Amino acid sequence: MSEKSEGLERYVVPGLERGLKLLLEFNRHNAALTAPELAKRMELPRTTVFRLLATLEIMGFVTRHGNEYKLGMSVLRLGFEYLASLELTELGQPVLNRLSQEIGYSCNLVVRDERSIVYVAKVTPPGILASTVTVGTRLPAHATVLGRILLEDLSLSELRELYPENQLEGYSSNTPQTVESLHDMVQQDLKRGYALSEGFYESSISTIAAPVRDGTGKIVAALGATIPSSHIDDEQLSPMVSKVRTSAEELSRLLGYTRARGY
Amino acid sequence: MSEKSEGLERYVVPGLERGLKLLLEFNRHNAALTAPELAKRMELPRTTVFRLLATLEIMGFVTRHGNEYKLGMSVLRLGFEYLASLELTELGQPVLNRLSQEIGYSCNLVVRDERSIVYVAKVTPPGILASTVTVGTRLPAHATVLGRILLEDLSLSELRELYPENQLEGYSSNTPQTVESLHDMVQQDLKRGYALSEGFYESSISTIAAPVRDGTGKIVAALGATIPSSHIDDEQLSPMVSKVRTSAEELSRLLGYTRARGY
DNA sequence: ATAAGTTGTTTCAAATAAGAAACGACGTTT
DNA sequence: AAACGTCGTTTCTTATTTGAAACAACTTAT
Repeated sequence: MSEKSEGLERYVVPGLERGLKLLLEFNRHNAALTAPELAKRMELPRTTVFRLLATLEIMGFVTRHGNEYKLGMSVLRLGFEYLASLELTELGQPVLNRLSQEIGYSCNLVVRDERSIVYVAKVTPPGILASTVTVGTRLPAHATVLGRILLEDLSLSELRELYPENQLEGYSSNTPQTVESLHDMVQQDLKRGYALSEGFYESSISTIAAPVRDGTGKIVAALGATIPSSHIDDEQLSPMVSKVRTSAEELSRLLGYTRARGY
Repeated sequence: MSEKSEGLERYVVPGLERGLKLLLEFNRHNAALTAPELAKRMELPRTTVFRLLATLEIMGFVTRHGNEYKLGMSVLRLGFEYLASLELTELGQPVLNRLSQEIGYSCNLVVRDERSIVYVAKVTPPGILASTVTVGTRLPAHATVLGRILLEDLSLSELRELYPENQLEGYSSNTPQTVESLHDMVQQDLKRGYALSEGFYESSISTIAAPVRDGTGKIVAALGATIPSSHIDDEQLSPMVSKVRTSAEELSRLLGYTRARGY
């Protein structure tokens, strides 16, 4: 992904790159920003920011309230057309629905974007208190069970490339401290065929997750069930794990994956 | 909105404008596009499209598969940060949850973007078969009950500006044919304080909708309940209408609206 | 098989956008 | 009240980006 882009940098359109970076400055905690604030953050001349904002305002990607700017409605167009065009979400939704109904817990489908996992589909059965996670939510891949599933395809050196730092950011006592221990965990999950955690990212939530593969055999998503308790009874666990795995395999088949028979 | 932008056009950054328009070329039915295809659609030199795509690819807004381009995961960042930063969705979610639980049907919150309504929040109670509408879905404002609510603030001349054509696009036999008849319907809804339809956009679905106002008194959203049948019993209707209206008023109050007392 | 048409990429001169400087308005500080 | 700083906007020249032209690889048509 980074090698492919090499050489292309000679062709970047600065106006576009800056405009998009400007849009990305907005987030939950910076819902409204002023022009000078943006100029400082981006280390760009005021004039340039002024012009970028003018362009974005005309196109509806930002709206102006006094001298504050907020994200505009047009940004929604992009994200949702993306999701709608993902066959993964289309095919995954019914699978999630059925799984959720069978086990009675929330089920999610997540993909990986660099070091983050991104929720692309989610089903919450009635009665279950909806978690704060919604479609589009991002969480750190190395600190979540779903993320570990999505890292199974990476070799240790690829993993090192993705996490060049020595010490991984910790989120709980279970978070792996180093790339090596992360790799070990991931490889164990891979052998087992699923991942299980009791209070890995959030201590009061347990997750069962399994990989979803496409026609090329590559892991393209992780399918997971979220159980709102810190421990799962052994009696319940085993059938739930097999249901999650079956659902993930079913979705993989829908995506053209024909499971390896060579063992 | 269009007057405010006047004069700003002198400051547009072409690279940014074109890049964003390129991203908007992608949609449900054009999930994958090639460079020459994009050049033809946008009437731009091949070279320029090549450079825009290079920029977008490096930034993760498009991904390349062979010589086809698809939307990349980065576009999700924008849309969801937008939703997350909207106080409307934050405040609206619990209101929708309660309303949905009370009446037992799906409830939605929609905003208007020019001639479209956009779903920004949605709650489906368990057991109800989830409709195809999801957050981010767009429907034509003039042909939906929720849309009519969102047009209540517009005068006839503003409505004409938004719909310059003589004949409005029809979606069912109930769709207003002209701007005048649309205005009439909208004004009636306004007087009534809510809008009701049985099979307006989709014939097997009925909708009850009411306006949500912010601190300035402007209509910023429409709150609606979706009933999956073509007709609603009169006995059920009246309490349901008042519950929807109450919820919309509650959300309006949360947004700082103090209802007019002057009559 | 050959020619004509596509397409991805590169180069380079000419048109254009970017940023420094400046203006006017506003707010703050001394 | 005066001086200073900040901000939104405008102007203008320089530096940059753009798009025509060209190249190479490839596909399609004859």
